Amino acid sequence: MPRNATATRDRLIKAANELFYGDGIRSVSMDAVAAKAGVTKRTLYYHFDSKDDLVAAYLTAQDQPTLAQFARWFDEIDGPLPEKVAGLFSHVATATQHPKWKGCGFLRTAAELASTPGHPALKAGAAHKKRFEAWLAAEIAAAGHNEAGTLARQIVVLLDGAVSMMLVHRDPSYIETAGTVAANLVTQDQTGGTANRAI
Amino acid sequence: MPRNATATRDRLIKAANELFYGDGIRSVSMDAVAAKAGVTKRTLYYHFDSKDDLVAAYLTAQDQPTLAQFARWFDEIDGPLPEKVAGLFSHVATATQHPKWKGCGFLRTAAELASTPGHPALKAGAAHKKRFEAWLAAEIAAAGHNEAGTLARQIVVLLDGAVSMMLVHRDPSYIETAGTVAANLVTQDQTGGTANRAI
DNA sequence: GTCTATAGCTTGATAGAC
DNA sequence: GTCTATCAAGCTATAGAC
Repeated sequence: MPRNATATRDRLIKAANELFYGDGIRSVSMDAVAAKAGVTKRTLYYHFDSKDDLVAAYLTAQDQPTLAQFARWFDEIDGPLPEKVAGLFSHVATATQHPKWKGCGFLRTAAELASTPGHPALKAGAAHKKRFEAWLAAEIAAAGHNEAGTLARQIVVLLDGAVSMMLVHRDPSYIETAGTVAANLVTQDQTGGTANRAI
Repeated sequence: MPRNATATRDRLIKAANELFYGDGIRSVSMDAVAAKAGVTKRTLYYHFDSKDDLVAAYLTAQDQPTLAQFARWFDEIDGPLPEKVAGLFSHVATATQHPKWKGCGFLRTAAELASTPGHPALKAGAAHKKRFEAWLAAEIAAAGHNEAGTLARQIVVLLDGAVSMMLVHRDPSYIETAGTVAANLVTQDQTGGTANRAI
């Protein structure tokens, strides 16, 4: 049993992640999170002021690992930009096959907490989605496209739509459909699509 | 106070709709639904076996009105198919400006109940989304396109993605972006885009 | 920092009268 | 079909000891 505050906090966030992502926010009790982390509820409330605070910490902790995962997928794929974009959707399609997959945690939290506009977890989720869009725009710009911002926005709409439809129908063909459209948008963008990023 | 069973049941579903859509499923109690409908909880449990049963009835009741609303919007718009599709997104963008708008009730329910796979409300939501896609495919086919099924699927992904991003960022420009992409997909589909639906 | 114990309230669902 | 009354369990959060 670690007596280190940071280690305990990390275990609490890890437990919160597994439970909140797995079962949803409101259906998971603070008792359950504390029990999963192996501490009492009093310790949980020592590290987090409230459940809302814990939910925000859980989503914030998912931000960087999620971005890193997408960046890894993107780097893995060889070939021109349209293929890299299509490959991103293929990787997502594969990930959704995992038995524990239950949609995008950021989108699901936005859906469940839609009635509490100022909630800190909603701000964390929106910030993550903006960071993802900005990362994608930077990758597209680096590949020599002038309309990188527009393309990135179109692609995130397709990606989040595909993930939403996958959650509803459990049919990965929606993701393939979206990936094809996204790749075509990149191909059709002729403002700089054929330019070389080198001097 | 109506003593008619159907009228009471309708009032209960109306109350459930306002509360479940407004605040989410798990944060609304059966007490709250009964109180909003002006009956006691015992009466609510006379009409519905359980909360899950009520949630499914709420979503099922939204199916036809939602489809009818989209069909009305679609009919209102004059012009060729790409303009009708773009206009559909514009109507959605306007609807999301309403202060009570809190995303797509079907998607939000799918998100909140993602941990209970066989839930009857999830089946009702998936059936609604399938019906919407089928309606759109039929409209596209009626306009003379051969790839109506593919186009409809691409458009629903864009529409649900746009609505999801609107819920996260509260920025209607995502819907306009998606509408432009959708209209371009219809325009680019040359398999029958210029054919006349008449003999 | 972590514990035991509990306050104070709300929940989904039911018993039984009329 | 609708009522009053209530159960047993769950909830978020806190008091106070060590």
